Amino acid sequence: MERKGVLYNIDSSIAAKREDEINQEVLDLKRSHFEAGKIQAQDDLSTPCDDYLLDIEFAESITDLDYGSSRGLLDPILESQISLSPGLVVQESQSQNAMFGLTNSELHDLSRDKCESQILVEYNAVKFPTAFTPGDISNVDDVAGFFAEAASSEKINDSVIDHSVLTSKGISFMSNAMRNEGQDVNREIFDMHESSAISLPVTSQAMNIDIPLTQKRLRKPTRRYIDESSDLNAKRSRKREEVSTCASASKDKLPRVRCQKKSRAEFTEMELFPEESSCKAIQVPFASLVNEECDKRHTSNAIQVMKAHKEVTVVNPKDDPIAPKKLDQDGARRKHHRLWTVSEVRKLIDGVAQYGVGRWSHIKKLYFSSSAHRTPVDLKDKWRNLLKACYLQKQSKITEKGKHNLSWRPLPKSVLHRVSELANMHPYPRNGRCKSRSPCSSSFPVHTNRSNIQ
DNA sequence: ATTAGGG
DNA sequence: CCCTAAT
Repeated sequence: MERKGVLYNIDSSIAAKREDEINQEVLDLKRSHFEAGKIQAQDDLSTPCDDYLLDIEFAESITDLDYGSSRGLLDPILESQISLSPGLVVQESQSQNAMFGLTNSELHDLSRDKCESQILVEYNAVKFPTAFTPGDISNVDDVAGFFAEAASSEKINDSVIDHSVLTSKGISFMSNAMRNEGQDVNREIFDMHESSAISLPVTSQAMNIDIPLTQKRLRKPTRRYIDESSDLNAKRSRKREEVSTCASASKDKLPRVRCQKKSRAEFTEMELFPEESSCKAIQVPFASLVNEECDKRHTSNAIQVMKAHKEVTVVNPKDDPIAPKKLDQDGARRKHHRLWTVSEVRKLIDGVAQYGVGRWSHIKKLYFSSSAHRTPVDLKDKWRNLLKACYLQKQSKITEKGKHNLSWRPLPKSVLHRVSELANMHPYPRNGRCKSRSPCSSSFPVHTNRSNIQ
């Protein structure tokens, strides 16, 4: 059987995007493609990246190279070496057309904006859940340094770097079309390597990668597996996410030690220094705070573009992230303002329905595990805003002047209804009755609320 | 570490 | 969203 994969070279100027975000996007794409009839595999619409590959960004020259039927996936390390030789990049994909129906150009579109870049080398996050999740190398800038660091810290032995390849030129990712073959694959690979089926110009240029090629690498469980397997992991990964989310991370790590008036930027720098001491090439960044934002924005746009063609029949067009507003010139101060999509709101509502108001952390874990942004605090804030919106809606109803000067217009009534129902059910903790939101819940028709709440 | 609340 | 106080 033909075993191919595609190895994408990525320019060093780019970096990874958050794993979860990517997964989410891929998932969305997958769904959209399924809905559009472009793919049949409905079975696994819940898994973003298992059987296909996704690249962060396509390199200019992607050369396909068939390694023959008996070849397995290339060993990551091997790949890295291969990739070092310009123009020689790996494989084609046997997997049902990587990404299920996504054409290369689509992939390209998707990913092009996906990674504008980023900073902060978090080398202890060099994990690549089996099915390729680039985001784990959050914010890699100096790839070489990154890789070297990872290698020297023995992480590789741990197989944390699975299907990823970091080259001096960038990062490459590869599909895992034959994950099931587990170790055998690796062996094949090594065999291949030893027989020097390919001469490897190991230009370990920028990096001093000294990795025992004969070492066995274990496969890392899929992201989904990890998620399902335990809450512990979830917790840990969440922590990691937060760390890599830059801005919020710095806050967490340096709780209240800092001087009161530090600007966020200074902050981040402070935060990063420690790492710099141990990691050779860290680039930090003034831009760090914005990049992720831009990042997301572009991605959203890209996704939207991709969805565009099927949008005609789309179930709920509003589910698409509304294009965020222009970036604040003020510069990188705040997290980018990501507008809440209706689906997100629904998820939040579901969460509240299930856990009740106040269990933001739980809700986040269960319903927003795939969206790295949206911290529990965000959820809380959003809920508060929903209640407010609810209240305002009622007000506007009363005035009945048809004034749609409301900024929250896009919220469907059904959503607001559910909010009010829930608000009624789970009165906001503490001062439940004194604030402005109470009126909303109390005066709204709440007859059928039982149905929504289990 | 999480939450509630104020800004 | 951010920040902080209070758990």
